[in-house]
Amino acid sequence: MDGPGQEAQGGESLLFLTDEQLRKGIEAMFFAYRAFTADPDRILEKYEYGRAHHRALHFINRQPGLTVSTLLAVLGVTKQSLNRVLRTLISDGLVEVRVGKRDKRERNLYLTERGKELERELSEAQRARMRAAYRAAGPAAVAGFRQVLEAMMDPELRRHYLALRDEEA
Amino acid sequence: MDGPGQEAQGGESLLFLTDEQLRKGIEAMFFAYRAFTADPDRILEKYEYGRAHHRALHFINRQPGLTVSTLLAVLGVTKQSLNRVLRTLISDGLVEVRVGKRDKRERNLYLTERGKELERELSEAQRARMRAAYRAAGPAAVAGFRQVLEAMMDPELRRHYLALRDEEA
DNA sequence: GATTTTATGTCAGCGATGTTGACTTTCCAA
DNA sequence: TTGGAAAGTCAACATCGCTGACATAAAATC
Repeated sequence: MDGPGQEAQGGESLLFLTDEQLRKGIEAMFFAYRAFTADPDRILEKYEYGRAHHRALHFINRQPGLTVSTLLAVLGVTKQSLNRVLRTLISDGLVEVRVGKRDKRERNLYLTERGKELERELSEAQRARMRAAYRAAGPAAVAGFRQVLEAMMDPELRRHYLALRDEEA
Repeated sequence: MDGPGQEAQGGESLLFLTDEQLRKGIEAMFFAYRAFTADPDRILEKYEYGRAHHRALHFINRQPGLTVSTLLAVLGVTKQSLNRVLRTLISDGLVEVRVGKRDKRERNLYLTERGKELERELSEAQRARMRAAYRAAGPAAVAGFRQVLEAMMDPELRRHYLALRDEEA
């Protein structure tokens, strides 16, 4: 049922590091990521937004009050690129900007009610797919899934990922 | 070592389907995918190619002789979009086109030696990261990783994914 | 044999999202 | 008070998706 795997450490089963296995993993990432973004993309079209808007909404929702520069670091895009997106979200009333308390140069970002609504709609679609996949694969598989993805991240990105993780605890 | 998981079916451990868990999965996909494409992207820059070229090279390499329409289906883009990419790859001598044997309307695509070289360079970078992640996570995690990704795919994309899988066996 | 369908290629134009570079304003901190 | 950090903006550009329209060749069907 499980194929090879249990005897991991043994040294014998390094079969999972085959070029073929690695290529399968690469393709799995490609196809899965396409599916992963497909549902929100369909919703975004209705509102004339794009994937970049979704990402901004997601992280502002996750970390209300985060600064522009933090968001820049998390998203890994340039200030100019983010600003285009942020400007439309703000003027459409989905994102609210407040001047920083300690440091008045900083801008803290928050979702408005409307922003939260859209975020919920988008992420619910994405979560539905995730939930189905998780349920189909089971908890052990899910743990492995997360382990591999984490190991794949650049250390700096992993820091951001883990930061989000900890805040909720 | 394994956290919760073994008692999967029991009903108790549905904790892995929490909204929080799902959001973590979503973020893991986002950050990991960024890392996943970063290495090839750096290489592609040198040659003035983009991610789209990489994808075409990858699948032509995987299935030498595949037709344009198959490649279209696999990549999930429009003819016009693919053609732009394919045209440069052909005129740069990385891809070779042969008229179909049975059906002369079809064009079968192959990598030239130079095409294979670039494909190798790109995929080696990607495989190196994958290998490191696989090694760090271990075979059981890798199996779970693949299971979840497969479950996440759209059925039609999964067909393409599985087709590639079988050909090598 | 004439017609329709399929596979491919191409032109033109558009939109989203990334980039670099240059410059401004505001404000903290040394 | 001066230097640098945080943010915003303008301009220009590249990649890579898209739609729509049209052309050609070959297969398939009537």
